[in-house]
Amino acid sequence: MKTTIYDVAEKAGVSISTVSKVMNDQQVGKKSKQKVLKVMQELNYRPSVLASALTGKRTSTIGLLLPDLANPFVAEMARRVEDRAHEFGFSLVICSTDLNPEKEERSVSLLRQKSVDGFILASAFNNRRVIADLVDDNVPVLLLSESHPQFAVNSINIDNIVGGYQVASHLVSLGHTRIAVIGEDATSSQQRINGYKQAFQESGLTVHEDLIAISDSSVEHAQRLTKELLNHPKKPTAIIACNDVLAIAAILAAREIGLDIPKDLSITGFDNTLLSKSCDPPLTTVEQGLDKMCAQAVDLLIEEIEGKSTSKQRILVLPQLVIRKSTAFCQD
Amino acid sequence: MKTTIYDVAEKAGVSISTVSKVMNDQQVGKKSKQKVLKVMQELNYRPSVLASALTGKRTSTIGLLLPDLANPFVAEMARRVEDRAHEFGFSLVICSTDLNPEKEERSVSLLRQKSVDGFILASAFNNRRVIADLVDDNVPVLLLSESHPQFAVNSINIDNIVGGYQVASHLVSLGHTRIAVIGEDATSSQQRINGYKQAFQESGLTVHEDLIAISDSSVEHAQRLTKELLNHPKKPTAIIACNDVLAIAAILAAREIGLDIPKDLSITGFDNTLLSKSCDPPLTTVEQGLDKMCAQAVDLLIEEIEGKSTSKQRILVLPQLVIRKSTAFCQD
DNA sequence: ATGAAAGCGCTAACAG
DNA sequence: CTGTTAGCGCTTTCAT
Repeated sequence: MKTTIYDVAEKAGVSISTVSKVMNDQQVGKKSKQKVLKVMQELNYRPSVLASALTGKRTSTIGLLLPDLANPFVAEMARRVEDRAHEFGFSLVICSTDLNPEKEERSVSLLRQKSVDGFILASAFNNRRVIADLVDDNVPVLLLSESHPQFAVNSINIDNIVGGYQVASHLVSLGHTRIAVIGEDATSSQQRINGYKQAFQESGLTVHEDLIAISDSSVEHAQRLTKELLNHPKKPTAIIACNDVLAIAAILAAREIGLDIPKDLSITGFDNTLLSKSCDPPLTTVEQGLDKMCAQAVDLLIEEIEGKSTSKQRILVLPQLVIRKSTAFCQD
Repeated sequence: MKTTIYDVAEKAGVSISTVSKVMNDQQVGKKSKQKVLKVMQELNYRPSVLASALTGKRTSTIGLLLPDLANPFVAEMARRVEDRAHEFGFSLVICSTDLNPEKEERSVSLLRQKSVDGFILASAFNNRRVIADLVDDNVPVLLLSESHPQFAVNSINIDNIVGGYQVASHLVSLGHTRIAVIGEDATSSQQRINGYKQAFQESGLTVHEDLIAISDSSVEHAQRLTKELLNHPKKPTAIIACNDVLAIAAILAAREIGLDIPKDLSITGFDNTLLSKSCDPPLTTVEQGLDKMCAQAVDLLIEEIEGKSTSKQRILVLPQLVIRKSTAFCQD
């Protein structure tokens, strides 16, 4: 049998409430405290989080929902969130949603049954009704690298518009005018695309909507889309990918067609993952201050969970262009 | 207030035990059942997993311990484990341990307090005492891509020795005789190294222990070690990295020294991650049937959790060499 | 087929 | 400072 608070109490010759009090750092006589502590050691006692949570305490567990844990960028985020959460004694239940609204709903519902203390919706979360329910029910929620301005929830984000603007401007300054975009069905991609459009307009260039493609998250689909884009009558000389994984898919596709990068085609990524450094050629991409973002996210959420802060914040972090070898002057 | 079993019972005009019975698919009169089901809908009732677990039922949660979620290969595993677990209605609490025995212990201890139903120790887990405790206390444990033969636990693994043997043989067949190895402090690396030694012995080559380096998991350290290896008097013409991340670190380091890969130096990876396809040059590496491994792992663990199977298995999966562009004939 | 009641391990008044 | 007791929400005998 697992050892319970009763076992400890009995062996220490005190009542269970005394034991409970030493666990919760409440006023207890020195002698009793020593004794209890000692017995807890001896019995290798581990208080049940279940039982204590049932009485209204926290489970010290956060639900982390993200599109796909297998995506290296997402995994990097998860790891950083995890580290910070651990510092506060919280653990993470992680669910990949594949951007699928039903999965999103199921996961949240399941985690609520398991009484997680709060949620971090990271990178992209589509099902707004689910967010609305969470907000209605006063469940702490934080949006990380995702934004839904209609909800009054804590959120922390890079300025994707600026990021999209930065890559587009960079390409334009290299002489490119026919620039395709490949993104995902997510707010962040949408915003990056908006930044791109802004840059185009400022430079007096026309945006061609049919040079903008939206991929599901599979590498295969992205490659197919890339090939289609490259076969477009207004053959683009550059492709902006809305994340590094897409960029790499684009590189592979372009190479299959026999294109040299960056000579024949410039490609940019987004996120500055490990991938972008090690691929061939190394990617021009956009760096976000992931580390701080994730740490802040956890801090904010835990503050809300512990009721230490009642006001919500929306934090915007500015991104930074990292120029590597995948972009070059337009040869056209 | 959250709606409880009492609310449902009251509104349905039955007792809580009847409600409980319909939730657990026990014998209940048709009429009552219909009524209860309807009320549950109306009230949007979600039974508390905490409460039910407190009475001895499962939490339907698995603890997944791994060295580093930010490692793409590990993340890929996690994702596959997650998918399979979800199929059974289980969720995953994920903890990165950084191969640090104290973290390993803390994480396991924390998760036990949270009453996870079982553990998957994936990729590498060093603290044997922790495993021993788990086994002693009859907590379901499964070793995935890691082995500790001294424990009678379910495990599923690729045959690392064969994998190491395969890359080494490949390099030997290309004429290399001075082959360095860079691994991590993990069983899998150790076994891969053993395979390498075996291949050497069979070819009548001598193994030089000082050409074998063990890196902590940081990219920086791996790079430093690579440079040291390359400065060795018996300058190696090939490097076997025990995983793709290490291989990429080695590539970067070699390139800094001005070496061309694979002309001056052949490098092999291990795991066949996305990284290995997209890096420059694409890596010769070893593929494991990750998908099936992870699914089987979950199946096995859940069987044990549900007490459906009492016997333990040790499954070995055979790896497969994938030859790409990072290896070439020895020029020496 | 249904309900009353005990109990899972812990917390939180409330008394003493 | 310490112990008694009543729950938290659910499962499970055991009666009815």
